[in-house]
Amino acid sequence: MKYLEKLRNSGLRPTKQRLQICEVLFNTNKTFHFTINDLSEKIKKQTSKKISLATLYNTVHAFEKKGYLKQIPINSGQAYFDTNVTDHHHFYDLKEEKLIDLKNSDVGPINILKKINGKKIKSVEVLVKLED
Amino acid sequence: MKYLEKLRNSGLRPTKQRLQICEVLFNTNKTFHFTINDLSEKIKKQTSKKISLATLYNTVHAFEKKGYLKQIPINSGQAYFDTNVTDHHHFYDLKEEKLIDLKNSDVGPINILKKINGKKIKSVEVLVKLED
DNA sequence: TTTTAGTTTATAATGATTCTAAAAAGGTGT
DNA sequence: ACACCTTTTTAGAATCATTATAAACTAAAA
Repeated sequence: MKYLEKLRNSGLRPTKQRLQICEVLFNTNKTFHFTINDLSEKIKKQTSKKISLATLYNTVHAFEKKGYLKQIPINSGQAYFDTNVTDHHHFYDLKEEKLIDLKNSDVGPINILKKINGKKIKSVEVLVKLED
Repeated sequence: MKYLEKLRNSGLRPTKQRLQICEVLFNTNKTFHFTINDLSEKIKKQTSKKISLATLYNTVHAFEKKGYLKQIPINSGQAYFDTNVTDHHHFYDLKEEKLIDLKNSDVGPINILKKINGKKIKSVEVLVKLED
């Protein structure tokens, strides 16, 4: 069990459900974007068991807090998550309603010149909206 | 009525409600960020009349489509709008849950090197998350 | 003023997310 | 294996933002 230790080390009990979710999210060489509903469907297909929505919400938020997932800032009715937690950006295709990764090197260095007193920068995210 | 013509020229009938909303949104030299609920409260205070939520949603979306408002890409349970429709960016203070404008010149030029076939760039928006 | 199409409204419906409280399961010590 | 305690899961209810509905209203045109 390759995720068992990862979970334990994070202080998260390696439950059946969490291990299954890890398989679906991380046992692939491609990263991807998903909503909670997408994840629910994916799990229904890939494994034959069902995991309750409440658990999916709990787990995704727990993984996000641990840095295993990132939420993507976008205006959509639902929350989008990314299994790619490296520093990068996104295209958003308005017509297809689809997100596309943008490597940091495809954007170039971004230098924030303004400083806010007593606050430090946690992240800098670029969203590039696309139209036809 | 300074907004009457603006609305007419946009193909929007200058109704009592829309004119009131214009007053609250645009009759100030400061731009600001708001949610539909914020706007509802502001209207209740500034004018003594109430406008139904449905109308606020309709009107804000109509104004957005006409380019009089912009929606800000952020992960929050509710939609945030900006009366500043010029090209600019945002800080998001995670603790205070508050948005702060970032002038384009405070970020410097952003050059998107990757191109997507058949799509053109509609907007480039930067969100800088702040923590203590 | 009559007509027409666009607008407002209360309310219902929807959809995503969070809450709740009870049952189940993981981990530890015996 | 067993008992104990704590965390986790779960179905279902509750909440919150947003959209849909359909009837009443109103601006503008004929």
